[in-house]
Amino acid sequence: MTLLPRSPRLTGASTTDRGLPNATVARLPLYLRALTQLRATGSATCSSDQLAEATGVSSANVRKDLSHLGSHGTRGVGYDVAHLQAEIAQAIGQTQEWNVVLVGAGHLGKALAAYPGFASRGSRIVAVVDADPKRLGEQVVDGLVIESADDLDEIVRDRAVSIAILATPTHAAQDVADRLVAAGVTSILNFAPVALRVPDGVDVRQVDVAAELQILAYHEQRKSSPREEAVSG
Amino acid sequence: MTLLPRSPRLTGASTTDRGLPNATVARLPLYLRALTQLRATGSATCSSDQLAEATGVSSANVRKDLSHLGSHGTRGVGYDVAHLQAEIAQAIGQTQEWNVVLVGAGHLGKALAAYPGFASRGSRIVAVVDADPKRLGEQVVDGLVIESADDLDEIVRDRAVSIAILATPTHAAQDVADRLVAAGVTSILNFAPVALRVPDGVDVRQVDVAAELQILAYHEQRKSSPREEAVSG
DNA sequence: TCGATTTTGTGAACGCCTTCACCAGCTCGT
DNA sequence: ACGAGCTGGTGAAGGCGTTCACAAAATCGA
Ligand SMILES: NC(=O)c1ccc[n+]([C@@H]2O[C@H](COP(=O)([O-])OP(=O)(O)OC[C@H]3O[C@@H](n4cnc5c(N)ncnc54)[C@H](O)[C@@H]3O)[C@@H](O)[C@H]2O)c1
Ligand SMILES: NC(=O)c1ccc[n+]([C@@H]2O[C@H](COP(=O)([O-])OP(=O)(O)OC[C@H]3O[C@@H](n4cnc5c(N)ncnc54)[C@H](O)[C@@H]3O)[C@@H](O)[C@H]2O)c1
Repeated sequence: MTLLPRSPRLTGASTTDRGLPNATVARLPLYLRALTQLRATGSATCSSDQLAEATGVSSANVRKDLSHLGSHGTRGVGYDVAHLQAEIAQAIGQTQEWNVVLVGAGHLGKALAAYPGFASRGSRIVAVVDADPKRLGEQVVDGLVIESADDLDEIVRDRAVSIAILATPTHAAQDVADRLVAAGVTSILNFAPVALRVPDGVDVRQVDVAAELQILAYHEQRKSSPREEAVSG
Repeated sequence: MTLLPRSPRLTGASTTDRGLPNATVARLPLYLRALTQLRATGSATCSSDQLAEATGVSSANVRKDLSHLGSHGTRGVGYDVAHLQAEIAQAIGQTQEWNVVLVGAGHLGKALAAYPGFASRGSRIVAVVDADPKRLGEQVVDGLVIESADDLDEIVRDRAVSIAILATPTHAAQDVADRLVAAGVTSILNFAPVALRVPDGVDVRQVDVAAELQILAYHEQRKSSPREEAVSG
């Protein structure tokens, strides 16, 4: 499989085969977001410093990232906001909309289905499926009604879905992933805290909220005990 | 500030000052999860290969990570599951429970409040606050009632909160972060798609779900066009 | 026209992290 | 008691990614 390194996690393989460096790809959405905001404020151009400010990335890093797309800035001036926005959009495939199927309409799934932030950033949830027969037909949001998990195959095929969001309970996640892959899905955003096994060519990105808190907790612990040296005996 | 590199994002500073390498810290929660499962199955010991299998990390990487905690394995046998679990728990501060305040009880906030995965992994949401006066007093889950955002100061102080989950609309995020920091919070898990500005010593981890999908979309695009070489002219 | 100023693009250096390769130490069968 | 077979620990090497530093290029005012 091709578990994309969302953290310093797994698969060192960067700079995938003639493509952009992975680290750069992960930041392009941030630049795009910043550019959209800048454009709304009426700015025609922006400097790497401004982008750095808006994204939290260092300005040197911004320039390096953008240079991978080709040289689109003007020395002494900066980048043309609209042009750069279009450039990045094309690079990360935001010129088309990506159809997404959401599996699992529980607490988290319903929140995700209601999230307008996907549509404004290139993804569209075209189906919500759940295994619970009692929930079939329930409307989760305008235009989206819960469908049967048995119809996954058909949904994926007929609606040109290539990306899935997995929000089922942990114990069902691997089975759902297998079925998604069988149906033709080649990218999965997984919220269930398990390492999915998927074949080569299928990308998985993992969001583990509890783990994020644990990482913060580690640093909190270190803040509390500034000097551990004289401990124990 | 100290934006922790959740991705290859920001601040190269790894191996923080005598501590564990950042990349290792990010994986310890995975090992802990795997060990808990292994223990439930009755396994007394496990090999680095088993942990690799369960977490998706390479076995060499597992051994390197665990070696940073000291040598706790036995050659020819593996690691003692219970012992290693305790060891990791101590390393990442899971011997105590961390009190967390959740800010913003909207779609996402309610899902997070209902999530049992925090409690089982060392964090406890001790308060849910929202700015909407109409929602005050509403019970989001057993034992948690929505409180006023005006009481943040008091809540953070009285309940020994050091970690916050930020789930407000984007436009309110920076203001909320400022108030959290002023109240004494030193770690923030931010779901709003903005780069927060916080002072030094405050850690921020960012979860940007839409960006995750955009990253997947980038790779999808590349899958569709295997050879871009003969394009355009 | 020229010089001061701004800001990009980029080679080089540096550091972190992963992987490799292999030795050391443990168990178990004989 | 010993050799075969596992399995962890760990130095070395290599790969990515970030930061540094500066030349190149554009604008602007005088
Ligand atoms: N709730 C959160 O805030 C949160 C946070 C982080 C991670 N997660 C993870 O996200 C996942 C979902 O969490 P949740 O709180 O929404 O759980 P939930 O129990 O509220 O919802 C799960 C939904 O999945 C459906 N489901 C079960 N098996 C299915 C199958 N085989 N196919 C399709 N649908 C199926 C159930 O009917 C249910 O509606 C879990 O793995 C959880 O660990 C949740
Ligand atoms: N819904 C999702 O699945 C999802 C996914 C990814 C990211 N996000 C992000 O998470 C955040 C919350 O999303 P949501 O869908 O829950 O939004 P929402 O509008 O449903 O909920 C936001 C809540 O925050 C409260 N709020 C507003 N200002 C506040 C303040 N100053 N202090 C305290 N509370 C305040 C509101 O009253 C509301 O209850 C947003 O930034 C969104 O971009 C949401």
